[in-house]
Amino acid sequence: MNNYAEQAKRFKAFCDENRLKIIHLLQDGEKCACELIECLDMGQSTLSYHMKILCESGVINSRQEGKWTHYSISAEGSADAIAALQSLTTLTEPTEPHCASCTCGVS
Amino acid sequence: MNNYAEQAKRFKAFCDENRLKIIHLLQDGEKCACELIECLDMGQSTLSYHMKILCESGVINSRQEGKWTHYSISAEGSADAIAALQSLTTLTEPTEPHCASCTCGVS
DNA sequence: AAAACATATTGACATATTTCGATATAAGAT
DNA sequence: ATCTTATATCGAAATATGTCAATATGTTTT
Repeated sequence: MNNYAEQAKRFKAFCDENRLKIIHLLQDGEKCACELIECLDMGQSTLSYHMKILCESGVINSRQEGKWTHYSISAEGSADAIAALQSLTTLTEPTEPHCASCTCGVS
Repeated sequence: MNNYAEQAKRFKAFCDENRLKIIHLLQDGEKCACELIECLDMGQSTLSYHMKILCESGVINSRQEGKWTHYSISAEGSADAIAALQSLTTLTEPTEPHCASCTCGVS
């Protein structure tokens, strides 16, 4: 997986309506899956699917405690995502073309 | 479209590998579609499809000049996206449950 | 006006994502 | 040990997304 694909994976957390709802619910603090499911209009397996994507993106942390899985917003993962977004949308001084075979970038 | 769906649309810009490449190419500054296409491994209509999604997300601006469409990173749209990400991932003091019919949030 | 060019749109198809119900796993309760 | 509870995983189905080729639209050039 190249760098773009990795970055895309990180932002997958934010491009689905249900995952945004989940993140929003977690802004109150750590919650277990059974608490989340009560606030969401989806089945248990669907929530589990979304939590997997959220955890893989690095934005959400999970913590096992007995039979419960507790989820929370990862300060580090969030900071990384924000930093990535910032660096991606900041203009750079062009010094080299992005690809060798074309005239983009520096003329 | 509810607020979550709108937010999701904004972040759609960043969750596809090719769109990340396009944004990265535009970090050098404004480019027209024909310049972008030279650096990307996709057909013209596919690029047009991605540019539409990018423009709709607010992160990319387009400017028509004769037969060319020039694309550039929108400082405002980018700042909005970063602000949205920041607010979404910041913990809040819980004062009210997120939904009336469940016990999430405040006990 | 016709030709050439740049980009957008359309329709068809391939692939990926999301969802659900069923089942598996694993921990605590009886 | 068996039952209940919490979550994960699997397989199938529904939906959404991404891609291409063809065509449409609009602009400049001849």
